[in-house]
Amino acid sequence: MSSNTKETLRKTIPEATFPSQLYGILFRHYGPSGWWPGDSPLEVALGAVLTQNTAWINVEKAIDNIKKAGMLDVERIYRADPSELAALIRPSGYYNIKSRRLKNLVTLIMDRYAGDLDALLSEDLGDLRLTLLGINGIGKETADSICCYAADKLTFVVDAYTARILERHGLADARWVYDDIQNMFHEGLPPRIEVYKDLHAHLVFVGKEYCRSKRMLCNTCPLGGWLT
DNA sequence: TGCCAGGCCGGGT
DNA sequence: ACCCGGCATGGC
Repeated sequence: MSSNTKETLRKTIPEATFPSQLYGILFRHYGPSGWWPGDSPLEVALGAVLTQNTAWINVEKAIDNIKKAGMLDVERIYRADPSELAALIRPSGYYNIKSRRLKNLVTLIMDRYAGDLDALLSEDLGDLRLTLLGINGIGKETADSICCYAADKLTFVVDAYTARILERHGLADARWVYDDIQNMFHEGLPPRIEVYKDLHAHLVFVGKEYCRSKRMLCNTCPLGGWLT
């Protein structure tokens, strides 16, 4: 990617509007995403932690184990022995540290919301996000995933794929950090939860298929046209 | 076989 | 303010 191409893009695609153009292209290509995969807010929240740097296929196995053990419940996870929980989530990797992280989350729900996840999720976005970020093991992406997909709050989830795709297509600088990218989407997207949910999901689809770290197949990528 | 996955933390410069 | 090592299984 030459700097010349970047300059051309910056002139032709105003930064305040290209997130919505991006959304238009991807929605026409993929349609409604149906994300987040999961049947309940609790499942979404647990999945958000379990999928940290981990393929979703492995997270499914872990969640399945939790369900089969009858442990898909805030208080049961809270009461569970850490090593017992770790054994259930073993397929999702980092199982010891993730066992602690899940327990940190449910402990907050038990201690401050009497075990009522919905009470936590019905807080205002700002409060909810800060509360989640205060939990050891929950960073910005995990917190935003829970806010957006479990609580239906208007906050855009930025992940490694998002940053990589934007950079590869000359739409963001490699030096941009999480907040820079998130601000760009918050300023450029229509404030509708379905838009936020679908666009993040679609960027993950694109990332998985066309933008893995070592190679990029832009000839068939739905965003290919943006490069030429 | 080796690389990668929908990060995050803690310690060090 | 960055940079890095550690955490770990399963798929391609």
